[in-house]
Amino acid sequence: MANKDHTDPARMEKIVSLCKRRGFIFQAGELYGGLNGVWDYGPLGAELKRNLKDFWWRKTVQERDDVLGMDGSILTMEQVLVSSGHVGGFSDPMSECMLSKVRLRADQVPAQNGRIYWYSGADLLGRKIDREFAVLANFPKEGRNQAEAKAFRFYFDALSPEEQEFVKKFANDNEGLKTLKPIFDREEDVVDTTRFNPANGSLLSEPRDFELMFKTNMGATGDAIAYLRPETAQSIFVQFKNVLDSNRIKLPFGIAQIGKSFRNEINPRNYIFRSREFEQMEIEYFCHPDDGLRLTDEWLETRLSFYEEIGIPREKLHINDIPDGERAFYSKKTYDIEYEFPFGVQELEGVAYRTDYDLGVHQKGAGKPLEYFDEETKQRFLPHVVEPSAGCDRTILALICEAFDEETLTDDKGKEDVRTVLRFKPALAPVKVGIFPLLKKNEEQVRIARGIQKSLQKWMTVSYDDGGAVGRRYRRQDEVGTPFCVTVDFETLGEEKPELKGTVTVRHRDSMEQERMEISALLPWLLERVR
RNA sequence: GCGGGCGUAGCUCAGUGGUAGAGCGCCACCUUGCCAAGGUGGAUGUCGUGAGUUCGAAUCUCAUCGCCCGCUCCA
Repeated sequence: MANKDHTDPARMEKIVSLCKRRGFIFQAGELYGGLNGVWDYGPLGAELKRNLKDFWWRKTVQERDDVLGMDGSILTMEQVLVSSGHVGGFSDPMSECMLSKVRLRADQVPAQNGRIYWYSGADLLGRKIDREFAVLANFPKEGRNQAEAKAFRFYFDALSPEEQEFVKKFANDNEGLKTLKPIFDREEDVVDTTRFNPANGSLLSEPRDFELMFKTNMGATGDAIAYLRPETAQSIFVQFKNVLDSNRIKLPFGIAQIGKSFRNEINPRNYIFRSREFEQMEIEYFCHPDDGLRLTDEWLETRLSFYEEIGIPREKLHINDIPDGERAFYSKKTYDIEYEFPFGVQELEGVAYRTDYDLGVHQKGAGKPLEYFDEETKQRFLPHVVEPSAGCDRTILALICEAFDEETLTDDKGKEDVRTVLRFKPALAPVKVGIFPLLKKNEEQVRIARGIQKSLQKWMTVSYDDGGAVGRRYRRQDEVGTPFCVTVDFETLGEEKPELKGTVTVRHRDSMEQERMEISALLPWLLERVR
């Protein structure tokens, strides 16, 4: 049952389990204990992902006149990311408040004056807790008591739950005993210190750099540094001029790219939803400044229809119109497209109007003009850009979550049975058709089934299975979302009803219904349904 | 990164200091004329990893890795 807040952890657990059991998704390096925030796609996951990327490419590049594809490098020059603002701007040293655990940007802590009370540790009934702590008080006369109370809290928080219970018991007994005593070390007056949290006077931890990009070395000596790209977008901006010059294309037009990006996320969470290595499907759509806002709305609609086409219904999507003040400073309009995952409503894609920020910074950074000259209006200007940027792995997860279904069936005897089925759209399904001989001991059935496998394999992913009863094989295919199964049976051989010779049973995943079909009609029938 | 919870077979889990288990799944054979049938047999684990305590550790201690939840972060 889903909670009010749209979360359903039990459902999510079943999905994760199925994904591993049937080979959709594995944790990277699992054999060695696992690598945090990195995932591998198994055989079926790889098929599903390829289908999604192919479908996106077809809809975005192949079926449009105004979008061209490219495939940029992952290794990225430092200068590119300096211009874009990724280097420098987004690796601020952070300090953490030792009392409240709040994290502050070290360079934004205001300078303060006052008296510092240093504690070298604490005494828990003779046992020494050896951790330094300090409190800054702005009123030296009263400061020591306040400081001591805060120090007490700091050391209390550091205790194990059992020790905390123990200390609490004594405190409540009102015996005047302090079982936990901060050990006062020294006091000093300071001017302009930035090592203390202005909110509570607590000592801050040493500033730490939070490196949000992956850096690597290049060249024989390794002196040159490069970064793994944090987004696919930058290579598009950097190659904008080359694409424009090498293709006879006019504004407005877009450049699309699918590829890996890397962010050293502080805290990867929610299965493959937020990972450190992930794949993006991005479009940078360049246009005249006057058209930016209108095109942003148009792209939002285009993208929403895309999700509908791949099987994510509109009512499960939420559009978040990011208000003024919460958008990136360069963006004039941003929509987040969010999906109701079992762990909450989370972003699938952002459609952002980025103005001319990106081309602007690269034009300045590289010192080369990136302006566009419009022959008709004789205008020269820096194009604006609308960026629909989708997370490929997130969409995969949404597809699986949306497809996952547990259907309760009741047989003739009234016995209940749960059928697990992934209701993928056929175009996305990792396997399009399962092919079975009714009985694997029947050589003729096996021969024909193998022949069907061979003829269909050129066109689509198929799965041949002769293990166990046919009903079990149907259910195995249901569980990985195969939309159709073909069974070669005794009618195929024309044993009792000669008029059925050369026909097979086609079984539908969603309805479990069956129909008979000529073997020769299979390929066109399937091709019509699996694209 | 912080706090809490957890880690035993492919999956779900039982096992609180004394010979590692169950259900499901998987493999083989038999059986099987259309929706997880049945029978027989079988494989699978350094009990996340590494140290320590102990005569003896899945079990106790420490460290480490990973997962989940809450903060935090998310260009």
